[in-house]
Amino acid sequence: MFQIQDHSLRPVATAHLAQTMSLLELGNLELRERVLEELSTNPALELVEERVCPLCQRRLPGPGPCPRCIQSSLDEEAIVFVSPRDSYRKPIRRGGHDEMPELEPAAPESLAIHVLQQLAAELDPEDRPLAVYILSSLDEDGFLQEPLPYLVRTTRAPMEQLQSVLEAISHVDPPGLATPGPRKALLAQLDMLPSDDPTVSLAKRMLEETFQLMGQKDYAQIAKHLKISQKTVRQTLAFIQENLNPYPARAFWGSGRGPQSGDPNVYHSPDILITQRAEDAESPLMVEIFSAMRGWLRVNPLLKKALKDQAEGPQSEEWKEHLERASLFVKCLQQRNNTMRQLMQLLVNEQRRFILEGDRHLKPMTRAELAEEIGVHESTISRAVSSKSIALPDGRIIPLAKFFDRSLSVRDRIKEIVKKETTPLTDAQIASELHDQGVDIARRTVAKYRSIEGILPARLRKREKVAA
DNA sequence: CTATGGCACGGATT
DNA sequence: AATCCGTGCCATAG
Repeated sequence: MFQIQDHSLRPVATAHLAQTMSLLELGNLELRERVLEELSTNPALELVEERVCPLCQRRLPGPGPCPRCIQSSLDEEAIVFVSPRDSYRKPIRRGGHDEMPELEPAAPESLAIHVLQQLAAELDPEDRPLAVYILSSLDEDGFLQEPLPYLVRTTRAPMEQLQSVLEAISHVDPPGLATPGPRKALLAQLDMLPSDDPTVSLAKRMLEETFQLMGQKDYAQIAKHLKISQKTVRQTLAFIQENLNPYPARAFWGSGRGPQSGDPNVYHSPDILITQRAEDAESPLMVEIFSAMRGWLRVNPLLKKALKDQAEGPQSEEWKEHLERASLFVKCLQQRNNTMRQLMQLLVNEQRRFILEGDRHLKPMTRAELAEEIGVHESTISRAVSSKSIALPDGRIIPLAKFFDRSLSVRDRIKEIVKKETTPLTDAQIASELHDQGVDIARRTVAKYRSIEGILPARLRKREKVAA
């Protein structure tokens, strides 16, 4: 009699609620684990790998929505759908492998794709497979650990060709990709900045000659070696820290800041991917919400039928429980997807300019407003938004919560003002400049934002300009 | 004396 | 209820 408590039917209603909530707040990876767990303990749950169009549910040969559906939604601002794929990041093998890793076209690494798209124009068609091979051998941080001679052997490509492809890869969007380590990655990123900038060339020298010391934060030694002041050393170091990324594959997280608790060692694969079908600014955005698994979950129809056929029997009770639980789980999953879809639809329509054109165009909005519009509790939105990341068309991966950052556009304006200034402006002057632009904030607040963005105070900026 | 950063308070948001 | 954010006041560095 006591065992019945375990799976008795009574708590179903509450369980439903509890599960819906707990699924919503999960990111892709956690959800995946959760689904796998459920799948392995519940025989009534079934994973269908059949490819169907996420919009019209018709069968398809490949992933993504079918051309017809895309065609018919072309005049919409955005096509939002839950994609029956897992997000792209797969565990990456370390260590030596002699054979070429198979190029799984069915499960594309979207980082690789992102890079290839940019490379398409400038790369010789015959170099393409080489690029693919290189991209698929990168480790989590985007480094190429295999030494060059090794690559020459496995690919049987001439050294120079290899080098030119590597060179090309390291200079497209996540800059510094496919370099052997942080030092080279940083150098590659510096290559892309104006070389006549004294800070840039100084940073280069620093990396080339005193990398070791930089790791130890031995400012005195660095200063001595390069024959510059310690202050300059600090400034250059700050510049590197603010503007460059030693781990290219970890790409842009937030504004590149955040050495705090938020475990910067994990490269988050996005939970949502936004792409644009054409370069054309008018063309609709494709918003792909990754479901945790490839394929779809459903209640096993065979088991359902079996239960109907023999309503009695020793197993029927157990089956019934399994079926209940399975259908509950599927419902929760659907609800999660549904909420995410609605959320993204609103978000994308509202913040289109932010997504395409950058931080300045973020319209301030609160979770509460969104919740109102969709008709859910605001805590629901909170949960849906937290711990999720989203990949923008330009390849940046940002936390979804950034959409609700009220000060982002102002901070961006400040960056712009400082960049354009001829003579260093004090915080008060910046504040009044902002006031002219229609943004009213206190002087003190300008200072806060400035420090968040890692911009030095006016007094110290002066030195830089003089040096320039 | 001025520009900036620290601390802390109140109000909004989660 | 807890947290985050903008701001005012004040000390301090330059």
